[in-house]
Amino acid sequence: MTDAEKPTLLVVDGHSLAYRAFYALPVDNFSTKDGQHTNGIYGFLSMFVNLVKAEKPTHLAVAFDTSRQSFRTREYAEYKANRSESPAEFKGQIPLLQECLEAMGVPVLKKEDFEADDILATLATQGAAQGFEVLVCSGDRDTIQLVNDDVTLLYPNVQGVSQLKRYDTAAVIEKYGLPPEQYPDIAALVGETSDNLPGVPKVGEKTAVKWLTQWGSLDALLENADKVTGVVGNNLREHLDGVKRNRALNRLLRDVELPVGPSDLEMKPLDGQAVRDIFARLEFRTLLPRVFDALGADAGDGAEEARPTATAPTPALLDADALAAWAGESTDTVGLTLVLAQGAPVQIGLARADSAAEATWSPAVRDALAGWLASDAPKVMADAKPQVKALLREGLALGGISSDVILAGWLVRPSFPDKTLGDLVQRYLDEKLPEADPTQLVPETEGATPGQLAWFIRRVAEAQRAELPERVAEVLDDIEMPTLTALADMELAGVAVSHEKLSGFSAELGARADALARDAYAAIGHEVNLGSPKQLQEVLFDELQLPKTRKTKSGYTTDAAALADLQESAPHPFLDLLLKHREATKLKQIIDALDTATGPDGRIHTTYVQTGSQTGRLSSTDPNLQNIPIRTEESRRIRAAFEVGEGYETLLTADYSQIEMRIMAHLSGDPGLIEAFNSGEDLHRFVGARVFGVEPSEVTPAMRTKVKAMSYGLVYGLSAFGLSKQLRIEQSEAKKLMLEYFARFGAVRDYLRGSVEQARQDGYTETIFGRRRPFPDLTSMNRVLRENAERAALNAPIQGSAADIMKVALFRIREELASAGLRSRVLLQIHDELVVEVAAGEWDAVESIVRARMADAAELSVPLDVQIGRGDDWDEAGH
DNA sequence: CACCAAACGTA
DNA sequence: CGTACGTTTGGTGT
Repeated sequence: MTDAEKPTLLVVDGHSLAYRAFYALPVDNFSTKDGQHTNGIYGFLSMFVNLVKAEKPTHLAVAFDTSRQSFRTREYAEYKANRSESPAEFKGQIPLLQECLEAMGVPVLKKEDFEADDILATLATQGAAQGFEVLVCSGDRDTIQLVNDDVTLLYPNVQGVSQLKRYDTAAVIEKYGLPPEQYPDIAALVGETSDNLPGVPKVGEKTAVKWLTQWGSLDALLENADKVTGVVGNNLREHLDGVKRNRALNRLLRDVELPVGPSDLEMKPLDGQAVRDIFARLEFRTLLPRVFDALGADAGDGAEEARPTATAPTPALLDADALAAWAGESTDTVGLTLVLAQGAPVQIGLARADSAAEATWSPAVRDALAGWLASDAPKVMADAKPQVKALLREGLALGGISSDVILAGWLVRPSFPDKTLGDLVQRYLDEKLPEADPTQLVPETEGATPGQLAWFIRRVAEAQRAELPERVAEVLDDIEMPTLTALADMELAGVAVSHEKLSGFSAELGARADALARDAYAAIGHEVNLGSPKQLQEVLFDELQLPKTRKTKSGYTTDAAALADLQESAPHPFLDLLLKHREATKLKQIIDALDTATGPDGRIHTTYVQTGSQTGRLSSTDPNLQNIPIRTEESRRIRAAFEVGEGYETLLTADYSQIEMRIMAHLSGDPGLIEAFNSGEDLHRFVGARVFGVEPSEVTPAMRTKVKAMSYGLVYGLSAFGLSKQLRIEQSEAKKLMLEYFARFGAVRDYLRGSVEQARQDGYTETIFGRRRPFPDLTSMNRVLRENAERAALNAPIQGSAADIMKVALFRIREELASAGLRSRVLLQIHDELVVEVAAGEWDAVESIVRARMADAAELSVPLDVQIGRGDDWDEAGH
């Protein structure tokens, strides 16, 4: 076998190289937004990718230590005892790095009681014996002993991990003057401070090499130790045992029992989706194409890992009647897709298991298909809401939508919503949806036709169903699908706004902001962009020399809370003007956005993103109508611009009071909390009375504030630290408050603890209705990551159950309004509130429907209390 | 032009 | 060191 034909085995010490990267790269540049440090992972992978690309190994593996403990520490307790515990920020990165490698198809090896280098030694030895050319990459000098004609060491030089030095036999001899197998002898004599292995005093590399050359071997040297002259000779004789111990410990084991051998380590294809997922979590972007490149796959479309795409049937291009007949004779579920342009249908595609049909949209098609579309005949779609709306605009109802594959995909994985059909085809079918390249005028590849899209949708839906846990399927069928239709109605309806009110208020705020800006400039003697935190920092902390505030990534915060604090500790007229200016410009910005978003019909049509949260809540965009200000008197003038529309009589608002605390009472079964809700007493007064041991009538406003913060904080996983900050009280007092609270409402604490523990075991949380949210980080070694996951896991069932309940109420109200023949309609959903536009003469009927359906949307052990308000505008109707 | 951080609005 | 969101702005990097 010639060298050129030899397979190449690359074995890497993951631990030591990641550790070097950890210290070589600045943490600041390598952290995710939720605080996970990634510098070690990034640095390692970057080096690793370069290495693989340059060396093109045919076989490879990365080895890790399992812990600090190994057989060496058992034999010699002092071994590496001087090493400080590696920082938690580093340790937490190791499991994530291993996850990356596994996604990349790289075998990760570790073995209890052995160090990574022993694994390298074993594989290198086996590899060399089996005819491999072996490359060992490690940051530990002891691996020099592995070098021989078949084994080359790649060792990072001092700069970090960007440069690797190649040590073959010749290079080792050149550097140390002795062959590689004698390196451990040198090390034994010199000692290794980093491993806490003291050597012979005054003996350095030079002396060690001289002796070993002179005597030929360490054994010979030790036998003749009495013949060594001088002070160093005495030292050697006094440290014979230490040298022998060092030599024993620095010998790498070449016969560790491993589950795999070199030939099992053949390069495997990477799992493109898994790599994309984990890199997305770690917020690596530039690394992705490099990984795909080095490991021989294409990052762009993941085509390489896709199985050959099954051939879609060639759809029949039918006329209106033929298409209606085709649809009507379908007995099983039909895939359906409408291709839209500017919100109107232009093409329609239908598909069954082995055939597909399509048509260009036309009034004839519309009329011919109206009956089938409205019927209960089961249909599966992808991102149905815009299509439902398009049909509604055409005057068509759409019934029988049994699944929306995008929604179903989100229910399974709410954290990584697969946003397109293409994503789902990849994920569930492991195929590639044919897509035309939009950048090419004449695309090389043809996109799927509507009928073929429908065929893929149908197949994805089938695969999805098979994987959907029963309760999650119920959430899809019984909550999300009915909600989808309700949302389509609400978006189409929109909400009327008064342009006059908005523009008047905007002008007023604009003038005020200008005046405030002028005064602010006067207060500091020059102009500055008040909207630029960077420039503000210069003014506040350099020019005015005000005390530093809380740190941010790029300096010190200038947020409202910090400015208010500054105003107390170091008053300056500029601060107050800045705060007022912020407030005025913020309100103006919101108002102007609303004004711009108003359609020609004088109404704002938001878009509800049904897959917009990880908990089950909706989100609202373009514009977001779920964060319209309410807290200040002035901001309520914005709500006053949301009015009842023409042809309607009044607005009704309905909101759940304290729904999350009620869910907490239900889930925990806490008798005290349940009694609180059944007593009719004000919740916080009741809780305050229990916690402080007084009569409800004796609960002071301060006491009420405290227990209110505590109650709400519980839902979010609040700590004593957070509570003390929120209430501006001592941490000890906050701790005491929590203890008192839990002494009275112990089941709440038990529930919260238990639910996180359950989630840790299951890997996910569950709402009352069975909606799941996965939490892989609950078992993370990384504390920041784990504790973040714990708080989110605490909150998810509560927030999610509330979202479920509101969705149920929403679509039932819509259904009942319709079946009662009422014109009134739901316009907005703001998590625990609905806004309804009520037609003349329908108030009483509507109010009772809304009240009843919200109250009985779920059967809890406490009542669901609903507050109703009425008015000509949203402010008036609110309360 | 694309992306990020900071700030701030809601439940 | 309290959950869940979306939008705007300024600033920076491609």
